[in-house]
Amino acid sequence: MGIHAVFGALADPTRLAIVERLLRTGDLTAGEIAAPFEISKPAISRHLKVLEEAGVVERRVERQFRVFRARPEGFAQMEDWLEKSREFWNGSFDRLERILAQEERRDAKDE
Amino acid sequence: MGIHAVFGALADPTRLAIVERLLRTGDLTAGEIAAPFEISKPAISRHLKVLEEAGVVERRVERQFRVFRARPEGFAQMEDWLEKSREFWNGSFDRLERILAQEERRDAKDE
DNA sequence: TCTTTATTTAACAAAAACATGAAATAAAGT
DNA sequence: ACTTTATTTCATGTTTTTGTTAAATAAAGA
Repeated sequence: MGIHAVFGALADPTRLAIVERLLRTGDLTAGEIAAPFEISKPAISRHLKVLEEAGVVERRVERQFRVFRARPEGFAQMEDWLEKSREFWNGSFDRLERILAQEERRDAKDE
Repeated sequence: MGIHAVFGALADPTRLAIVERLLRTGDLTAGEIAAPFEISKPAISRHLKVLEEAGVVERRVERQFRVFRARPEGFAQMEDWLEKSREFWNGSFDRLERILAQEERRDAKDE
């Protein structure tokens, strides 16, 4: 689904709070998730769908409940992206390319 | 500004691509950033503003150009959030709370 | 089977996000 | 001063997101 879907899922404060609670508390039913919020249950249901589609949480049916939990794979995607990004800060990549790109631009305009 | 603003900034595919390019290439002017995209310059300008407000990039004025670069502090926020989350997967926290919460729920409904 | 409990889907309104073209701003070059 | 180059702000339209209430679905209990 792509990393930007994961970011999109966590961009909403309500969804972020849901995920943080699932991380702390483990499995929770849709009803339990909805309870602390002021917004309606259908609204929460939609948020859960967005989180599920992004791969951040997973849903299973247990009796008459839908039980949700945070999903490691969704977080792994983010970890990977962040690690790839971190390489650039740490300099464990070919820095030459960056420097050349900057010089090139500067030369073109400066002379 | 909050972590969900960072997620929101990276949720848009255009913005994500801009950030990834800035990480690879280093400093780029607004015009250079806009060039590879099909969308208009005003649109890119807005995206850059969103990224800046989220703390993911920083802008400086250099001659007649606005030069942008990725900003480590913005990424640090995400690293922190992700590390906090990772604790729950790794189990280096008091797991008792989670188990109790689940048992409690199960007892209440199961009997 | 009728009701209750749990949750989702549907229909729709309001707000936010994203795009565009035109005009404004600002520094640099002539 | 006037023009060019670089970029942003403005006014505006479209699409997406987020929320609401009402109805649909589905399993469990009486």
